[in-house]
Amino acid sequence: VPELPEVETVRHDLSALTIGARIVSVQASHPRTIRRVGDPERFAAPLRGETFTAWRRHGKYLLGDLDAGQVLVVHLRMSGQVLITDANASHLAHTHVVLGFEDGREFRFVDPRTFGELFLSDGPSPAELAHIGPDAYLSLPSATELRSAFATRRNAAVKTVLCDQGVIAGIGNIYGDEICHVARVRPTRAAASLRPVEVGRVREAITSVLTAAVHARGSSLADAQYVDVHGNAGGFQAHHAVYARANLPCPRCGRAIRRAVVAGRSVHWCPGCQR
DNA sequence: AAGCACACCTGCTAGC
DNA sequence: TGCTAGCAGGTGTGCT
Repeated sequence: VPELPEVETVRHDLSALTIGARIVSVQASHPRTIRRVGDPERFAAPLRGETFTAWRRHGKYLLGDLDAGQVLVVHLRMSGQVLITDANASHLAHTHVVLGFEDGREFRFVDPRTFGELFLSDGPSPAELAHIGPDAYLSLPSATELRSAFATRRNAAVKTVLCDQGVIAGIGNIYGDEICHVARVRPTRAAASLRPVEVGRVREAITSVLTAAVHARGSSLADAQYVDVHGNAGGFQAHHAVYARANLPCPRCGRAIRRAVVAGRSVHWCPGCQR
């Protein structure tokens, strides 16, 4: 589910709600969710008694700074949700990690497909994230850097490069399609075929689409798998021009949106106004 | 050696 | 109504 705007919304709310909150209990009930750590006690012990001092984000990773210097790393993958609730609130199915705070509230990690994960890292820059590129929202590469990143990918599609977390971190299948639509570039085109002016449009579209989506608190699709820490849906799905809109009219030119599969993922574009 | 298919899971929906 | 095939926002691995 979640891409950069959804993870940023969760980060923002966790900052408002859990900075200064002291963890008094830790429950990790699904081995897959803490698979990098293995043993539940090895995950739980360093967290007990710690207090969150900040929440950061790198691409789709959430980073919770703890007062002893360790970092709780959270990735929601396809179906993960973070909820902040009272301890007596009823548990959703697939609640795999619960951190209980001193004040009676809980941080709950819910994840039906169990692709998501949590682990602890010693320093502020976890080694597990070393291969991730600069964040698309906080430190977008310059036009020159983007031009060379596109030019060196001989065969990959524009969409594939946009979604490559090693090039830019945070863009996924929804926003890759939406960015290409705003930039008037066909997502299926070879990345190396883009002219400099087109790379410039893509770069501007990355910023404008992500900014608008963050302001709308992310996208929630029909299955409502993405919700914020209160369980509320985002609003950016109402502004989608192409994603999951196959055969519907393009809001810019009216032509029917097309859908195809590239590298195993669905791609959507307008054949009328995207070249 | 970039780029692809595939694996990892559960749940929902569209279509028969 | 009830079954099932197909599909889903991500990413690490391993093959070509």
